[in-house]
Amino acid sequence: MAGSGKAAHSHDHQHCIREALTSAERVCAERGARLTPLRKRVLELIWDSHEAIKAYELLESLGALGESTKPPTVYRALEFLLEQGLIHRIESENAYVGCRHPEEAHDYQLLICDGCRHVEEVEVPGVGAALKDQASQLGFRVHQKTVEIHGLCAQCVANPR
Amino acid sequence: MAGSGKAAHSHDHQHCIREALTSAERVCAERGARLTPLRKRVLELIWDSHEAIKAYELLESLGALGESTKPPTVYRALEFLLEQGLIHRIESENAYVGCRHPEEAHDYQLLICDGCRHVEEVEVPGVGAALKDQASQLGFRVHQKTVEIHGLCAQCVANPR
DNA sequence: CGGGGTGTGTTACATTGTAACGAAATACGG
DNA sequence: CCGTATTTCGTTACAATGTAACACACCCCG
Ligand SMILES: [Zn+2]
Ligand SMILES: [Zn+2]
Ligand SMILES: [Zn+2]
Ligand SMILES: [Zn+2]
Repeated sequence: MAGSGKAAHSHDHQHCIREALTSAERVCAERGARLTPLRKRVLELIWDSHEAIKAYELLESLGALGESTKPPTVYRALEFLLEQGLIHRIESENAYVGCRHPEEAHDYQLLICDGCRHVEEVEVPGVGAALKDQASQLGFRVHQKTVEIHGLCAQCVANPR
Repeated sequence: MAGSGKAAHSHDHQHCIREALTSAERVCAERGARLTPLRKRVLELIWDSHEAIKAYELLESLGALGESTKPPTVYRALEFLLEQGLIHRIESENAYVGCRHPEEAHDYQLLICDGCRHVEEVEVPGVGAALKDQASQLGFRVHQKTVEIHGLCAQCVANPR
C-alpha cells in the first residue's frame, strides 16, 4: 500500500465538464440569462479542474487564448457566473470554483485542501438549517452563508509532500 | 413603536473593552506571549466597537495616535493577535473583530450585519461537530473552519436606512 | 560586553479588485 | 427591416489589500 499513489480525486473529469456546461446552458436559457462566449470560456477555465482558481490566473489563461486580458473582463464574467449560481467564491482564498448543483439554490460547505487545492462541495445535513434557526432566534435575517473548511484531503494526508 | 429607535446593540461596552484587555493580558502572560504596547493598541482599536474593522482603517487610526503608519506594522500586530486567538479574521470582508472567548480554542460562527457592520460571535450547538464529522468521513483532516453569515441584524431589519 | 532572538521601522512591491467611459453587440418595438 | 434602448465588452486608470526583504533597536542571558 505504500506506493499505490494514484489520485484519490481521479474520475472522469470530462464528464464533470460536459455536465457543468450543459447545466449552465440550460439554466441560463430557462432564465433568459445570456451565457456569452466570453462567460462560457471563463466557466470552462474554472471547470478545468476541481481546484480553486484565482481571477488573475483566469486572466492569464484568457490571454493565452487571445482574449482581452484586462481585469474587468474576468471580474464581470465572474460576477455573472456568481449571480447565476454557476460558480462559488471561496472567500478565504479569493478564488473561485465551479458549483456542483447550479440547477437550484442550495446550502453548501466547501472542503478546501491546503495541500493540493482540491475543493469538495458538500451539504452536511442540518448545518444550513441550524445556522438559519440560530440567526432567526436572534432576529437576524440571513442573506448568505459562507462555510469553508480548510485542511488536508485524504490523499494529501496519506501522501504528504 | 415607530420611533423608539434605541440601539438593540446597546450595552456597557466599556465593560467589553476592559474584559477583552484583561483577558488578553492574562492569556499572553500564561503563554509567555508578549502583548507589546503596539499590539495592545491595535487590540484596543479593534475593540473600539463590535463592528468589523479593516487593516487600513487600523493603520489610519494608528497614524492619528502618532504611530508608524506603514502596512507591515498593523499586519504584524494582526498576525500576532490572530495566532493568540484574541481576534478573528472575517474572510468575506477582509476585516477583523475581537474574539469573545480568547481563553480557549472554540468553534464559532459570525453573524455579520451588512446594514451596520455589527458582528456577533455565536456557537451554534452541533455545527462545529457536524462539519468535523463530515470531514472525517471523507478522510479530510480539518485545520480551520470559517463560518460567516451575512444579512441584517434585528435592529437593521426593524429600522432599514 | 557580546550574541541571538524578537519586535519594529522602512522601502518597495505584489496581489486583488473597481470606477468610469466609450464602443460594440444585441434585443425589441414599430 | 430600421431606429432605439439595453446589455455586454474593451480600455484606462486607479483603489484596496497584503508581503518580501532588510536594517535597526531592544532585551535577555551568559
Ligand atoms: Zn471532475
Ligand atoms: Zn454549489
Ligand atoms: Zn460591547
Ligand atoms: Zn471567538
